[in-house]
Amino acid sequence: MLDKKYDHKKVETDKYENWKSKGYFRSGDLSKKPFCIVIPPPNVTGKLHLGHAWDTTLQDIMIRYKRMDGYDALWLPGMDHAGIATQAKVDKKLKDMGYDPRSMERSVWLDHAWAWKHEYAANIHEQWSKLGLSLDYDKERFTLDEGLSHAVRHVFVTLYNKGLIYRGERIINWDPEAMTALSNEEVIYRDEPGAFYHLKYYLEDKSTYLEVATTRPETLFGDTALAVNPNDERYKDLIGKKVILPIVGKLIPIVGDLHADPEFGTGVVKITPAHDPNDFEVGNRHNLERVVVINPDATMNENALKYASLDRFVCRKLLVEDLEKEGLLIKVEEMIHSTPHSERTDAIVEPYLSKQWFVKMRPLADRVLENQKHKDTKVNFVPERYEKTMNHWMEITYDWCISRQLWWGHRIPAWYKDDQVFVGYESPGDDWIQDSDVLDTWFSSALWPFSTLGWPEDTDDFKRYYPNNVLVTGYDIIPFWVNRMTFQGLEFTDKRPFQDCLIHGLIRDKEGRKMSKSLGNGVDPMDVIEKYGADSLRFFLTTSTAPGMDLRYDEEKVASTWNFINKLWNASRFVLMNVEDLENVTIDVSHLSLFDRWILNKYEHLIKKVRHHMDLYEFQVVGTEIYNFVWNDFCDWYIELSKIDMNEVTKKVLVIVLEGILKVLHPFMPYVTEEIYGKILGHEESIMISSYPVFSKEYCFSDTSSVEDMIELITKVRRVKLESKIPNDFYFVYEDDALLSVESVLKRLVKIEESHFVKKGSTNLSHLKEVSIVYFGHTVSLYYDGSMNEQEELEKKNKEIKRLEDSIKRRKTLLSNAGYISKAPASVVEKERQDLKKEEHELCLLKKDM
RNA sequence: GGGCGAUUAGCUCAGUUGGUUAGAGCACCUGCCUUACAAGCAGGGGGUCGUAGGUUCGAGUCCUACAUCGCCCACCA
Repeated sequence: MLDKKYDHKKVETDKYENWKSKGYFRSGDLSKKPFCIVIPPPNVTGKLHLGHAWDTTLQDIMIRYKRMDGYDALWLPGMDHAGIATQAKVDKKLKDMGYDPRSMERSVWLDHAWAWKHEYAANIHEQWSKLGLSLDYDKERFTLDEGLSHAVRHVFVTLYNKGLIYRGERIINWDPEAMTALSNEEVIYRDEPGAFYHLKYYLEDKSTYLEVATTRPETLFGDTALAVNPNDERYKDLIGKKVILPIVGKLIPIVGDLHADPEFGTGVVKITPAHDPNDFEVGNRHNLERVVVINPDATMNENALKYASLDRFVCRKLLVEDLEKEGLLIKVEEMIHSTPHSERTDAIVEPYLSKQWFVKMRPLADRVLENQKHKDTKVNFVPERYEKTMNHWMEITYDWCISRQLWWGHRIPAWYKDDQVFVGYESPGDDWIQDSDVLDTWFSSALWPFSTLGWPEDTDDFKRYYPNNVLVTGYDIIPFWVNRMTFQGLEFTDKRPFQDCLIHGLIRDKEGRKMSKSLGNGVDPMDVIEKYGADSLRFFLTTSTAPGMDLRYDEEKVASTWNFINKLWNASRFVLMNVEDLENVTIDVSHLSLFDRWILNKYEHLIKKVRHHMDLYEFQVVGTEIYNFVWNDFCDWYIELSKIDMNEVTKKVLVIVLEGILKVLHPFMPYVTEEIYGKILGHEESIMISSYPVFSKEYCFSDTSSVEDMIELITKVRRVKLESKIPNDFYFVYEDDALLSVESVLKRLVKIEESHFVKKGSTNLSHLKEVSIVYFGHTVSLYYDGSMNEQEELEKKNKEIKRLEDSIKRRKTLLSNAGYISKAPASVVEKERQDLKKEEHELCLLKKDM
């Protein structure tokens, strides 16, 4: 027997360990059809947040659904080493301990990093288990595993040999705090106050000067030219002449280049090829020298003369002061400008000339664009609009800087000796020196859907579970991850990495703000689980929003979900305490009562709808459907009806429907459904390995509409009772004998006293007040002893008459519309005719009564 | 500058290929401790679906323009 109240803590204790030890999470039954999802590997940097809980619960729902539905479901767990992020955390920890991480031996540092990894991986495992995720731990992977590292080397070497990976000196995004190169995706632009500094660059003969506006005066030490537009009448005669670089005093040429926009600023641009990507291109066109003036740690180097070793912003301040003293500063124009920040460290990113490894993106991206044109082999985004996000990225993408000046990651498989470069799996010899850099974290994550399955070996798992069926992630991860998995998958396996890509939004706080550490508005899923249970959290997260939309975390909704579970709990309690004597649940359809048929019919249609929307990833709809069925149909009506005649057939129906409810809810709320299911007769095994309900025509009945009519009548009577303040000892007077068949139901559900259910005319009630209720073809009346506000009753009646008349008029107009009759579906028109008929009848009875 | 999304009840959100009286949760009002559940039961009020046009027999849903908010991308000397 169940306790009186649902206790999520009690229910959620021990179940996970039991499932795990019984091996229910394991995949590999070759007799079944495979279904595979790989988890987006969380970073081993910290705790999982609500976004992870959302993302993983969505996956668990699909996996549990498919597993119950007869699939060999593999949900592959794993974690990401998360290069920069983890290295930053480990460094901070070491610094707090008093070490200088960069002066440590690399191998010693790595020992610390691995210790960190083990600690945080344990945390994540703990959180996964609290969430109830049915992950196949036998197949767990880590991005730095030997197998995955092999895949990474294989991809690097292959792309290198194809000419799709190259090493070159380019302007890259440099994070001066993490002291590493970044890709474009890892740079976040933010509008911040800045200034336009207008400087004088005097011509060689000092006859006049050119006004140059710059936001970054400190880079002038790296200027190797000024550029003007060759079509700009103001300056075109100056092309070829020289100007004196302020402060430095050296002569630099004026070049004509279309990069200079006559409409923008003064039309004159200083060219700093080593510190600006556009200037780099200009420099290439005009064979300009590249002068680096900033050190990797964002201090100025010796080219900045007396400003050498000053921080770049300190240098800027002093330099501007000096320029002003020398009369070279025209004005400082304050402005808001978009500043590049490192995604991880938030440091202001420095465009920096440096030698790095790159993936040549054009051919790889083109292949994706081509493949997305083919319906049967493309990645299907849900919602569809996110395909545009990927395709647009593929169209504009440029070469991917993949080398990182870090220690935590996959070492680049390139070795150098003098001027020679060797790229391969192993060192070519002792006198070769391996590149000290590692690869961008996303280089290994890009291989995740197949490297985790044993690729590049042609393993059984790879053959069986690839491409994955679906990948679930947030829209913010598309550029970093989804896009790269897609092009690497196509390039290396000739297939899409996954058939469907289900995209969800971001979790926000109740006010709609992004959850962040700085705002302190983050919510720890473990706290929510403590307070409401994982089942409540899971149901809330996955049924509160439509696919692709953001989700506001609202504790009240989690609480409301808890109430729903408590309702389910109590309904189950009711069923269980009534069916203890039941021996089996086999039923003879011919013995079913009208109400049994009604609920079974509703139940079957629920199953049909639920499966349909599960398959479309519309969990919000599934949640609403189940919620309404459980609370309204099953609890409010069927259970109440069952109390009137609790016979053996009804008991069986209660069990059948409850069991079905538990099964369709199980993917959403695994714990409580397991708890209740285990108490139902004959269930010794877990609900996890039971079979998902299948729509069956056997329990579909077309003759149950009279139950809906009865419900309508009962509701009307209840309303009138309340509105007219009718006392409990009223008489219920009927005209039509058909109501005798539901006498006991009416007596109980509208609380009619035993002898007060009477046929019209059989009892003299003329001393009492009367209120009549019209429904379908009949009139029923309530007689009662009490004061009645005649005026009020009349108004009510007139209001009802008015409502009916308006509605009838509307329907008549509609039905006399030829266009409507000929074009609307027949069933819609028929429904309209029926409703009209019903209303006309009711109106007639109402008027007759007056 | 380009693209995307949102705008529906007091709040947070649903609304399937257009079907004609727009739903839920929470909040609110009224009456109930009815033997599964008072974190409950029974009933109720509340929305001209951002604005203006258009297509259609019919528009919350499709088209055009605009407004407000938000996101992504690009540019930013």
